[in-house]
Amino acid sequence: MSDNGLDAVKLDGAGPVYDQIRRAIRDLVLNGAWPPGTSVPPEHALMERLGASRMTVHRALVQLAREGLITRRRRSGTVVASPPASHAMLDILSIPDEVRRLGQDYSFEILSRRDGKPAPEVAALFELKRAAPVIHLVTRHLSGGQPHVLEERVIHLATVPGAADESFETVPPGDWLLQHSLWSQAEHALSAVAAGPREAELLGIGRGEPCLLVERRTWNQESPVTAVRLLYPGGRHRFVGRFGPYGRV
Amino acid sequence: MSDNGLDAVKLDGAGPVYDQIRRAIRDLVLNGAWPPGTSVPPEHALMERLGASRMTVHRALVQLAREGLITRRRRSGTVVASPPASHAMLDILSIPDEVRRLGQDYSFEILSRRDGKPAPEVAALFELKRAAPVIHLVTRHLSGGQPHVLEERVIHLATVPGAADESFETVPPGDWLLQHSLWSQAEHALSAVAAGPREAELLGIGRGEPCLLVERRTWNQESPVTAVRLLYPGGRHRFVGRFGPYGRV
DNA sequence: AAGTGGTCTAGACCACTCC
DNA sequence: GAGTGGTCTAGACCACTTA
Repeated sequence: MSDNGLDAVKLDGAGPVYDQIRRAIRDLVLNGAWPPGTSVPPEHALMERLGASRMTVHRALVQLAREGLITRRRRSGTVVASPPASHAMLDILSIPDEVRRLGQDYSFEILSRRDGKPAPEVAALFELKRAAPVIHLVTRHLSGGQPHVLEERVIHLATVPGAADESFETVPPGDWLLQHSLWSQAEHALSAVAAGPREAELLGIGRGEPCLLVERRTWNQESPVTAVRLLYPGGRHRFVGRFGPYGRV
Repeated sequence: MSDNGLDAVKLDGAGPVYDQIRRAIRDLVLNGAWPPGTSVPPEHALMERLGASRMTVHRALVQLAREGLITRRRRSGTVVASPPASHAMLDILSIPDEVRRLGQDYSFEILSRRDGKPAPEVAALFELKRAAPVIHLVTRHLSGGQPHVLEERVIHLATVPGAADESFETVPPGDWLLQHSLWSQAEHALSAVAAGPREAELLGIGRGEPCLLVERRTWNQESPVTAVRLLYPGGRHRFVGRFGPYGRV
């Protein structure tokens, strides 16, 4: 067989060999050519194809394993890992998971949806270039029947065209995106804001009460994927993280 | 010379050799035996003392460098690194640095100080066992003459006895602690709260306005060092972080 | 039993940088 | 020039796991 995946590994000659190997495989994983579950060729096969010693190949694979992109087991070999659903303080990307982790029943409802060029106020809120078509969604998530968080989101149709055909009636948009799109970078911002009249009503709190606002934008290789504003009623929510002086523990 | 530090490196025979070396040196750094700036013996010296090959020693040192505990340079060698003052979203531990990074003048004032067993309401706020003696401090930090953040802190005198003799008039307590104590673990919690009457007055905002509350507790090997509550006037502050699906980028 | 990764060695050459 | 770390090789043995 010539299309077992080995041929896809190509070095670029830039920098140390182990790093060329690491980047070559990393790129195959991140751009979707090797989806989760794909077998990575064994070390000896990479050795032969790339003309490197086993230690050099090994070093690249160990580093990728430490970064979480692949998992390795003796005898059964190396496979591309599934991206972790959550990995740090603010990184619970699935609100259903977040709610169920608290031991509550989860439900959600789409409050509004509008496809196409965003209205000026939406474009301003998410710092969009006005021309790009998006889906603009407002969703309310419930925990044990009570309002949990209010979500306002834009999905960039140029990056995720398949979203146009999805109703988001059974799977909330954040979870649908996790399953149907790739992302390579995210940015979070956290702030405290007062609930506006409509927000207060939807969250079942008083006007002006403090809320935690989580803003998240994600990209896949320079292309914007989605941007979301999550408004949590204050007091009821805390974001917690632990680490040491040199990094996470 | 026999006390050049080499003798302090002791393996425990548990697990791979490279990991024994890594842990041995890590422990010397974390427990203060090798403070920042200390020279780490060169690879060939560790090879000879430990009876390991250079690759094995190298592997341990590379990993420590990646973890940020040491810095390595050709010719000049390996030295113990200074703990980074900031390394992620919520980890700006020095408020003067935080303010100066925004291009503003910094100043601060101690609003109150009480040494000894904490009052019941303070013990409750910080979840303290009532018996342990602490310093209880309230501080206001100013940015360009305007209130920036309100700080309420307890310092555990059993862990940091030297704090009793410090007036905190020239160096704010957080910065003094960074210089005069060690910590190995921290916990952060973030929430949105409404400003109380006294807090609003001290921050120069209206009562009930949303504020971002950052609560941080730090320990050094199981011993509590300090606990602090930082109240930032909402809207004016955002905490931002960037990362990829597999971790920080 | 055999295939896979995990570790380790002994040696080599190179790159950087301080003296 | 010399000391340091950075990379790489060729080979070895071991540990684990599946067939």
